Amino acid sequence: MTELKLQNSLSGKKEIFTPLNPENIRIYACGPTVYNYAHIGNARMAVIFDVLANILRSTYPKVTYVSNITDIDDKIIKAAKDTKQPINKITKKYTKIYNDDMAAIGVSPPDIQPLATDNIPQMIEIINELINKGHAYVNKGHVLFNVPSFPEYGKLSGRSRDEQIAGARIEIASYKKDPADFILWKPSNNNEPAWDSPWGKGRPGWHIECSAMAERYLGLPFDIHGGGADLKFPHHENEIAQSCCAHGNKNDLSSFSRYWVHNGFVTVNGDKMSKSIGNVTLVHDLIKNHEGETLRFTLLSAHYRQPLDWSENSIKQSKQTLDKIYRNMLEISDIEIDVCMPPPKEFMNALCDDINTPKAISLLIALSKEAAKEKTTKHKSEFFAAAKILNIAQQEPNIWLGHCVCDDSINACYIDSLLQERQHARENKNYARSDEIRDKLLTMGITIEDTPNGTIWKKI
RNA sequence: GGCGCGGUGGCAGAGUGGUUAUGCAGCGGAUUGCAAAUCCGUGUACACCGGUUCGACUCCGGUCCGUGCCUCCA
Repeated sequence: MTELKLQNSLSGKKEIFTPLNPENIRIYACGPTVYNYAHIGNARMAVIFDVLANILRSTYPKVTYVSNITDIDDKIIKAAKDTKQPINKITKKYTKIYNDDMAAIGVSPPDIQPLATDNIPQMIEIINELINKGHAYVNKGHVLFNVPSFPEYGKLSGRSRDEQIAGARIEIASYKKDPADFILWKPSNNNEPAWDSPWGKGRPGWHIECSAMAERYLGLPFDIHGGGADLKFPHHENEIAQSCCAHGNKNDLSSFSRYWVHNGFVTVNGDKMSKSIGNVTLVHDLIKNHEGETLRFTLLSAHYRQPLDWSENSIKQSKQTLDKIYRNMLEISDIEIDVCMPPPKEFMNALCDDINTPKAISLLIALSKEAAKEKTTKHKSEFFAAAKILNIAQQEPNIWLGHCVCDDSINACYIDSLLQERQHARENKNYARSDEIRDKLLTMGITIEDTPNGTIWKKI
C-alpha cells in the first residue's frame, strides 16, 4: 500500500495522510451555491476531489465523501428577485444542472450531498453553543461570531486578525463588536426565506452551513476538508473558528478537520474568470462542443495546486492525447481483462504524491502504449485499473474515435458502397478512382483510414 | 499596503543537487500505391544577477515580471 501524502494547508507542509479511522475515511468539500450554471472552476474542484476519493477508495475499505449544496444565500435571493421565480425553483433547477454537468465530466456523485436548508436546526444548535461559550453575541437580530474570543483565528490562511482589518475595504457594520466578527445568523426581511430561531426569524450565515453539515454527516473530527484556494479565507477560517469553539476545542484546530486541501484556480486565456471581464466559462456550454472526458482530462493535466489556464488549445491537446490512448486501446480490444488487477505501483505512487495527476497521466499513456505492444491480460488490466482511478478511457475505443459511428447526418450504406467501390479500384490499381472516392468522402466530412482489417471511416 | 504563489523547450506540463519526464506540434527514417494511423530516431528549456557546492534548473539572497487572496467567489 502506497503512503498517501497531501499538502495540508493547516501546516503548510506536505504530510503523510494518517486516517482517523482506517475503516471509514471521511472527506468534506464545499459544494456550489446553486443560483447559476457551474463554471469550469467549480468543475475543477469536483474533479480533483472525485479523484482523491477514488485514490482513497483504492486503499481503504470505505470512504464517505460529503459535498453540500448551498441552497440558501443572499445571491440566491437576489437571483429569485431578478428572475421573479420562487427560490426553490431556482435552487432545484441549478442543483440538477450542477449534478448533470458534473456527471458529464465523469464526476461520481458524492456519497452524501446535503442541502443547507435541511440542516437549519443543526446550525442553530452550534450557534447556541457558541453563544453559551462566549464566542458569539446577539445584536439587532444578528448573531455574530466574536473573533477576538478565538486567539487561533487566522492560522489556516496565515493571516493575523489585525492584518485583515488593516486590509479590509468594506465598511464595518454597526452591529459588530469587532471589525473581524462575522455573521452566524441574520434577520430576514419580508418575502425573504426565514426560519424560526431563538433570535427571531432569520437565516444562517454562509460559513455556519458547512460547519453544521460536516459535523452532522461525518462526525468530528474528520479526515480531509477541501475546496478552492479562495475559500481558505474567510470561509474555511470561519468554519474552523465555529466548529472548534462550539465544542470547547479552541486550542486544537485539528479538532474539526485534520487535513485541509485547497485546489488552485482556473484562469481563462490568462485572466481570472469574472463576470466583469465576461469570461466565465460554463461547463454547460463546454459540453456542447467537447466530450466531457476531454474536459476532465484537461482539468487533470495540471497539478491541482497549480493555476490552470483554460484555453481552446489546451482542450485540443487533451483531445489529441486521449485519441492516442484510445488508439492504443483499440489494439487490445480482444484481450480479456482481469478486473481484480490493481493499478501499477508506480502509477499509484504518482497519485499518492499529493495527487500528482500530470505525472499519473504520463504513466497512463506509457501503460496504454505498453499494453498495445504486449497485448496481455496483465498489461491491459493494469492499464484499465489505472485509468479507472482517474475515470479516463473507460469508453469503447471505436465509439470514442468515431469509427463507423453514424448519426442523422450520415448515410452509412452510401459510405459503405463508396468504400467498396474504392476497394475494388485499389485492387485493380485504379488509384485515380480510389483517390477520387476518398476526396468525395472528404467533402462529405468523412475521413478514412486503411487498416489491416479493412478501411474504417469517421466523421471529421 | 498586508499575506501568498509562480516564472521550465514552439505549446501544454511534471520533476530533480550530477544521467535533463510526458503529451501535442516539428524534423529525419520505416511502413503504405498515396493518404491516414503506427513504429523508430532526433533538436530545442529551466526569467535575471549573485552566493553555497566538486557540481544548481533544483538550495540561499536579491532583481525583474506575472498572478492570487485580503469583499461574494471553486
